[in-house]
Amino acid sequence: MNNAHLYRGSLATIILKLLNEHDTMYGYEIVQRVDELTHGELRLTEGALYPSLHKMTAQGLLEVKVIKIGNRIRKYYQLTESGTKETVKKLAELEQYIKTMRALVNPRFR
Amino acid sequence: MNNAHLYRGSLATIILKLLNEHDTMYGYEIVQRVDELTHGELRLTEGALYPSLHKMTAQGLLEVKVIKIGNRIRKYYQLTESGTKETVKKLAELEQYIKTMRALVNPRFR
DNA sequence: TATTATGCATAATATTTTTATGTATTATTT
DNA sequence: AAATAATACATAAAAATATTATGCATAATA
Repeated sequence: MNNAHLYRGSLATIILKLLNEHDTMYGYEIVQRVDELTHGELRLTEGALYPSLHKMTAQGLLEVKVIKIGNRIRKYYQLTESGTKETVKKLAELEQYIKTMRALVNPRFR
Repeated sequence: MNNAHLYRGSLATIILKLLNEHDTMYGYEIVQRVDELTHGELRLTEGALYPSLHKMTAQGLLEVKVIKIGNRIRKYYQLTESGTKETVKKLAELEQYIKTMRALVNPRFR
């Protein structure tokens, strides 16, 4: 993973979209899912994930439900209404970014 | 420009590719060119551009030629051999990034 | 029983970028 | 002629984000 730098700024988009698809997910699950979906291309680190989840929760984009599995806890995250809107917005922004980068980088797209 | 966060990490790729196309360019010209090509979508700030140019020069990716236009100077940047290789690499990384993001974000691409 | 996997979390550091300035020359508008 | 805008470089403070390195604890597996 030498192109990690490009993923800077994409983390929230990824998390929101996954939650949008899966209804509820917990942190560890998100890490695993990203690893699967990208075939190891993108290694989502906990040091990035958890602060991001906390931030989006504080912003009202996510809701948390704490569940006990035996003696171990899981924190299930779910999109709020506002979070769903933000997801749509972020996906549109990603599309725009890709278009713009193509225009910059690929003369065919000009 | 509300999706600025996505461009984090893309700056070097953009600069290298533009230099790859135009042979030589100076800083101010790069700002203008990006503005034109993206129809104002991406506003490249000098505070980001100049340090990045200096860094890549220090890394041996770019060469500078200082030219006087009247009493005003221009610093023309040009890819070195190593810079050309790096450009190819960075463009491949961008393509990979886009593929990966599509896989994450667009179930159609799985 | 030792190791790996699960599951949370934070703190120090590094990197990159934005925002805010700063200096100076040349061109254009009032 | 004077004021403003455009050209052209640059850096410094602050903000944002992510990596790396830990830490704690439980459950499963070798």
